[in-house]
Amino acid sequence: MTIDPLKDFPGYALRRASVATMQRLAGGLQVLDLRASEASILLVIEANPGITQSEIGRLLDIAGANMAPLMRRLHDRDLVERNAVDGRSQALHLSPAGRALSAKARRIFRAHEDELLKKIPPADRAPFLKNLQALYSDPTD
Amino acid sequence: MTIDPLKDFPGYALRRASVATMQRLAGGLQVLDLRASEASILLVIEANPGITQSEIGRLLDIAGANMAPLMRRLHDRDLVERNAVDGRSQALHLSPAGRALSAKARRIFRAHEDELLKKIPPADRAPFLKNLQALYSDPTD
DNA sequence: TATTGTTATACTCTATAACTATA
DNA sequence: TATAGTTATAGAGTATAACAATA
Repeated sequence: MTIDPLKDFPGYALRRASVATMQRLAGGLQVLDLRASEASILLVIEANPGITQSEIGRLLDIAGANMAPLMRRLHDRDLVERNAVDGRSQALHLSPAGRALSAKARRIFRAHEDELLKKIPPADRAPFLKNLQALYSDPTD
Repeated sequence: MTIDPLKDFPGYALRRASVATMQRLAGGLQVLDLRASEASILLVIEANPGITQSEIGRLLDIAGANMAPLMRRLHDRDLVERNAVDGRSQALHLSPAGRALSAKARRIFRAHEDELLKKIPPADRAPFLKNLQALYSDPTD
């Protein structure tokens, strides 16, 4: 039998779980022609009308250089409207089409999270989430 | 204040935690000029002398097409020896240099996992690992 | 000086298709 | 027919450097 020397490493399990989970989410979002990052941005704009691109980047930990092509794609599809607030920042809002698509994306997110939670015993769910959050929000990570 | 509509999604927390953790591991392995995938392969070969490339791929969930360049790099650096067992499979073993590097990589893995575990309350650690494993080994994921 | 937004570029991981050779 | 290994290629996320315009 093959020995897996990584099996009991939580970091390894974390990565495997993340990849498997993201693949499932990407598959669900495919019918909307949205990537997970794009769908996330739509939800963030909907929850924060008038937010700027750089604020989204800080919230989702996406570098400015990588936000630009993502936002351009959403703008080119007329999902997001940009209104200049000063010479360099733009207030972002969802267009009607963006709101419709965001609602569909949110349903896919919800179904996806429900699927995921089915595999975690109810008593473990709250600490599981809290521990994951600690792993990425702790600055000493 | 900015609202984060994704904050309580475990799938989102899983991804953020995985990315943050992998970046830290990659930084640690940099001094060995190893990527996380390459270091993992070294540990697997060490634990399973004579294993084949396709068996490693199945264990780590790396597609054959992606194993080829990884193995070539390890072989080019004289870390891994390949001995034909039949016309298409090769038994893999670590070279002395490969064993030395693998030992160093394992110490970096260990230190990295210890850092990670520091952020998880001791009582949560076993279920945390088990739940992560369930997320990627469950075929219905 | 610092920030916003952009372009260009490169690396890594993942994925598919197509192929050779062997079992 | 199925498997092992390879090549080529493409999509996606992440990273740095450099830049223009603005605060």
